[in-house]
Amino acid sequence: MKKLIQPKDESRLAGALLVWYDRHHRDLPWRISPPMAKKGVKPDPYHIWLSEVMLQQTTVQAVKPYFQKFLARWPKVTDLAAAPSEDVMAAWAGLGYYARARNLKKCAEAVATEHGGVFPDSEEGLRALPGIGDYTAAAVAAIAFNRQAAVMDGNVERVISRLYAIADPLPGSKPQMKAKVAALTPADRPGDFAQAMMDLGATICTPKRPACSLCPFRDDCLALSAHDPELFPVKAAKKAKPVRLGAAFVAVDGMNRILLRRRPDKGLLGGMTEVPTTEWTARIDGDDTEASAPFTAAWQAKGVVTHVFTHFELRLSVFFVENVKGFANSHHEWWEPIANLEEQALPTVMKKAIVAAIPEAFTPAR
DNA sequence: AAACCGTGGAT
DNA sequence: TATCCAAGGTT
Repeated sequence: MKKLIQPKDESRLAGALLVWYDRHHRDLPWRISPPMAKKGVKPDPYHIWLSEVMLQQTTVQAVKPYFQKFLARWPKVTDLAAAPSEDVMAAWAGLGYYARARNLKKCAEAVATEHGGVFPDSEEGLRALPGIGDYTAAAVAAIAFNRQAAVMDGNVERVISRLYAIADPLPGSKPQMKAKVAALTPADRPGDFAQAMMDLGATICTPKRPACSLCPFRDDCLALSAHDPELFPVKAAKKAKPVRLGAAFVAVDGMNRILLRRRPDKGLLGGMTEVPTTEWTARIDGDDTEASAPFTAAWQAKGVVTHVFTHFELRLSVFFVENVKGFANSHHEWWEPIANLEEQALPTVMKKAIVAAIPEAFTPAR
């Protein structure tokens, strides 16, 4: 009986990919490369988990220095569990998506107190921890514990959508693609298979101008045989970013200290440090002027800082005043020596605002 | 389930 | 300059 659809030889595809990976894998600080694995070196689940959380929606290049810094400061997950939250937030500052840092801390505490300092070795056990979703649970299970878990991230979505020429748009086509990944994932070396799929997506099956001639799947790829891999994956259209306006107030007292405060734990930049600001709204009125300053002073306009967040663009009017008399407002506010700014949990947008008012704020003192 | 949640590099 | 998007998760 003739089949209407010719199924691919899944084991042959996985084998071809692993051969490619043995030769062309990337060397990464958190990775046990195939030659080391052959010598019996095992991945450290703490390292794999830490890297996976940092890599969520974040480039390898951006993660590398943060990964090294965290590992040097907190060598074991129990060290991270015992660390003050403020230290963790400050160390994460600049990486973005700060809920990840809050959940990282919660997860480390859960592993330390509920699992005896040892990560669960199953996808289900990992999935129950804070900050670990479908992707990360599968990735840690496969990479750290050699579990046959179907790992699907943005890279894998691109590879699979092209290999099978999936015309349905993301994110609706995710279950369909996950089933394809599960069918492809081998019992032998599932961790390397997952990393190989992601390396392939990152280096060969790229969003633009993929290097199809170098791809181990070149003879099986339906998108390539249809002559346009760049058409995949199909995605739903995204919405335009609205603009929000606000003002930020950089106040310095007579002792070279700057007025800072802590943002609420939830929401945008949750738990991070900021200079006093107004609300950020779409309104064009007096809210972006010195009239809405935290206290009356000779505020000087220092221009407008633009910063693009995930779902809106912010235009912050920056105001500056110096030699003000220091005062205690609430327990959410404090005066911090400018020399200590580097150690604060300041998100990038706040560093921009401070630099607009004090250009040398982050230059090391001579 | 759609909205929310950062940042910087590549094109 | 504008757009995309990178090892996604939570609510």
